[in-house]
Amino acid sequence: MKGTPKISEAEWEVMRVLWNESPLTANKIVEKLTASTHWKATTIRTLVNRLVEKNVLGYDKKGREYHYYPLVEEADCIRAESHSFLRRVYRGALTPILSAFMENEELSSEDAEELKRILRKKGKGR
Amino acid sequence: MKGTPKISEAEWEVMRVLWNESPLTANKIVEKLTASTHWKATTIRTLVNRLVEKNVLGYDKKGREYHYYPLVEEADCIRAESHSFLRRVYRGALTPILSAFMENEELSSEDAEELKRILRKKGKGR
DNA sequence: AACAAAATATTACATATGTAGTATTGTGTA
DNA sequence: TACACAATACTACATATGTAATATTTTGTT
Repeated sequence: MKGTPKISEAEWEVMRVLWNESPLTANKIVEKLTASTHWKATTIRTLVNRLVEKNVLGYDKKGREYHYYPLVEEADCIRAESHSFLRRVYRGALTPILSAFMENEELSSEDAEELKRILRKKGKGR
Repeated sequence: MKGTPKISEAEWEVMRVLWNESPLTANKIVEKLTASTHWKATTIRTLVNRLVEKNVLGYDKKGREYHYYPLVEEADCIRAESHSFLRRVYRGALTPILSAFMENEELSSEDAEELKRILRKKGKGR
């Protein structure tokens, strides 16, 4: 429930794999990330260790191996990041962010549905 | 036209005042920022200098003073930040970002209008 | 011309981050 | 039991960032 610590760009990459599947041994994490990035194994271990220091990852020691798992909810981190991002870049003004996103990203049918759902929920739908 | 350089959190604060009004003398910038932050004048000067090094701010020398002005468009920086943010946190999935924002932030009438406009423009409105 | 005041320039320093290399320890096997 | 291998732990180092102090250069004023 405490505010989530700052997770750096590279660390997000690590968290993403753990949120996707956990617990994972260090080796598994390394395996997955060497496939999707250009990082060396030691680099990935460093990132994992830093995340443990930040209390964002926990682990169980099973014999010689450590099994890592997230201590924070992905949704909480996303919320925190979004909030800080909004404050930093948009100062809370939603309109420009929507414009910026829409211009560059695809708007899937699901996204469109979500937008409409939001409008309805907020009572501003029509 | 080249990609905008990374602008740090504190630096965004500085850019915001310049985008809002420019050119401004260093003193004016300091004045505005000491009012809205807790930074010392020298701190602000450092940030301004770093932004100049990054080619994000330019200046005209008028006598003893420098008059600073942005070399990059606010909209471009917002777009770049948004994109990197999306990649990092959302991996391009729009739905969760919308949910996260909507749950925490206020949805003004203008924002609602913008949403509807987007939906129409994308041909998914109704 | 000399100095004080105002500007700018240089230097400082701790923490964060990206990116790794090296050292040490635990353990299954010969 | 000793060793090789695998796993973890410790060390390294450059750049970025937050936050500022101190030094130097201009220039208006006396």
